[in-house]
Amino acid sequence: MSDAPASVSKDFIRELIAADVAAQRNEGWVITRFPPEPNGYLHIGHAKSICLNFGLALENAPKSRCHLRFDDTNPVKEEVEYVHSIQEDVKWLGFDWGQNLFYASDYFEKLYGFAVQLIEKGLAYVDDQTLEQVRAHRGSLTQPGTPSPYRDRSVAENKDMFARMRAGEFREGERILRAKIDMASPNMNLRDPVIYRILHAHHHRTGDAWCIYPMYDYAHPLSDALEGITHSLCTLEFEHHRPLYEWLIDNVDGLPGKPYQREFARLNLTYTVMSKRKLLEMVKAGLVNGWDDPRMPTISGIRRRGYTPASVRVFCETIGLTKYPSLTELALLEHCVREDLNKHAQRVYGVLRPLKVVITNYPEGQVEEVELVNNPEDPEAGKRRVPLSRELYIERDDFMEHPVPDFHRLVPGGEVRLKYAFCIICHEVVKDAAGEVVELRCTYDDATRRGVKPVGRPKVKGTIHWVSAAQALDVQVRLYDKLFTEAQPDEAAGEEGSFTQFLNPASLEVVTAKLEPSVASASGGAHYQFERVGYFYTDPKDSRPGAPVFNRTVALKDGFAKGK
RNA sequence: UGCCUCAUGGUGUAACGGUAGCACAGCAGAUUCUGAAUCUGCUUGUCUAGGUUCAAAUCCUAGUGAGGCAACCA
Repeated sequence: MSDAPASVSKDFIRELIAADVAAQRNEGWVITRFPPEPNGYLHIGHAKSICLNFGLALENAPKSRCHLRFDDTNPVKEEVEYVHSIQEDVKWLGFDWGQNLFYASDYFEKLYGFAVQLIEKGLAYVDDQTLEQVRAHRGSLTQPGTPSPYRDRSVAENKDMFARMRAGEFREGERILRAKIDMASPNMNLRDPVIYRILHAHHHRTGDAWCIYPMYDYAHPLSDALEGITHSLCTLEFEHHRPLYEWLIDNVDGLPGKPYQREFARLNLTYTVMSKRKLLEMVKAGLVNGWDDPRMPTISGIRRRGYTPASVRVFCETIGLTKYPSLTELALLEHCVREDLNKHAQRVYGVLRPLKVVITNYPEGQVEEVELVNNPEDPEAGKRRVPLSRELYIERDDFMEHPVPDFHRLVPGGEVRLKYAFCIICHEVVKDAAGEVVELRCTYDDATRRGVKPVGRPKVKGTIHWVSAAQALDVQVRLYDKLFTEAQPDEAAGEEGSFTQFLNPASLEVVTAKLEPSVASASGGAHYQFERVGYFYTDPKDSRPGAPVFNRTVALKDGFAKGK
């Protein structure tokens, strides 16, 4: 089984797990979990966690599994819409939780029992203080807290009070259950943390069965233990919750498992904001067209943009896993899609900003078919036929009346190759009254067909794509670009500003492009490369039979544009 | 003015006391019926100061810088 070269370097979590497996901790089982709260849509940062947790299960098979658990302990923020979208997104990424779908709310009764146990052990008490009083007693970062006057209530009174909390005798905020740990701890999380609060709210799964709900810090470690989780992986901001996690695992009796928590740095991406709160803000303000707007860093957004699951998985592997709060360049994500799509995307000719070309020596009314390669990276992809006639469209960018140095596409008097057709020479530039170039009159050279370079003539430097005017399809194409103009919108905004002031006004441009007729049959959800232009994805929502709508996933790298 | 964690090219990471490597980005060149892809080469790095050691990115001490922490959120 293990004859593979084990020399590949592991991140600190994988090393830890490998050591646990080697030491036969938990009989060598590795059981992880991805535990989102269903209070919003998943984003690319969650993908990192999903790939880690589910990846770990895959890597450590067969004694392994990864649970999908909804951390639904705060009914006022959670909605079923989100539990559906989260499942869809995890599946899309290519992961399978099998039978292991859980909800923290499944454990409410057990969690309540554990709380009673803590009360009986003298490790939890009901506090009657107001929120403000609790806050005041907690101390500060530099000053220790002071005990609540209710801290030394008798076990009997605590049990009675807690039962009455559950029975709904109190209003929200009137009572809380606290773990009795250490009001003087330098770790604020240990200053008698709240473990239950009263919420007269309807829960999306338990309905009105409960009016007290466990806090994350309480429910999470115990849920992990109940599910037999061995390794509970979360992001760095939970680092100082770890002592509380361990306190609960150590002080609650009857837990079937003994998980431990480790933390890693969350993903940060340039030109992106990653918090659910800010994404929600943009959705609500109508700054984007919903959670699945292709400019959003949500899984549903990047899916609609045309990113592939494989490219996201490769990205998540590539960024690594450390405790350093890094900032990854968006360019790396883009590289990952290009790499995937280059190998798999069907090539097609599409002109985003059309300029008419008339080939004056090509017979009027004649239409021929030219054979084009579907994907030079994949011979199996075969060929297709595309019409060619006297009137064509080429990209406006592929012509310059007054060329800059090193421009080797079409210029007045110059020659360029129409890919897979023949070479043309531009003889006349037709302009409208405003001086705008509206048409090029060219001649073609029959001796240059099939890529032939006639002997004794210099090689034509430029090769451009084209579409036959009469057969071209007018298609809506959405040109997406980065959502923000600043690499770090939050940093740039500072304390007083808002990240929204750095929204890129050019993040979406809609054009009517001229496409080769073969794409008429394209359905939603297909990947294409428009040759020399970029990768495009037929929008799954807005495409109609015979009328696809294309989203630009990412542009092709452009060495010429860069040099300018 | 506390506690915790972290610090390797522009960016992300590897090196587990013994040649600082890889990827992205950038820059050249080769190649190309996509200025893409591919191939080749190049530029750029161990936060600072001490110490331990034959040998330190790695261990120790101090400093500096960064991130996190005072919801009845997760």
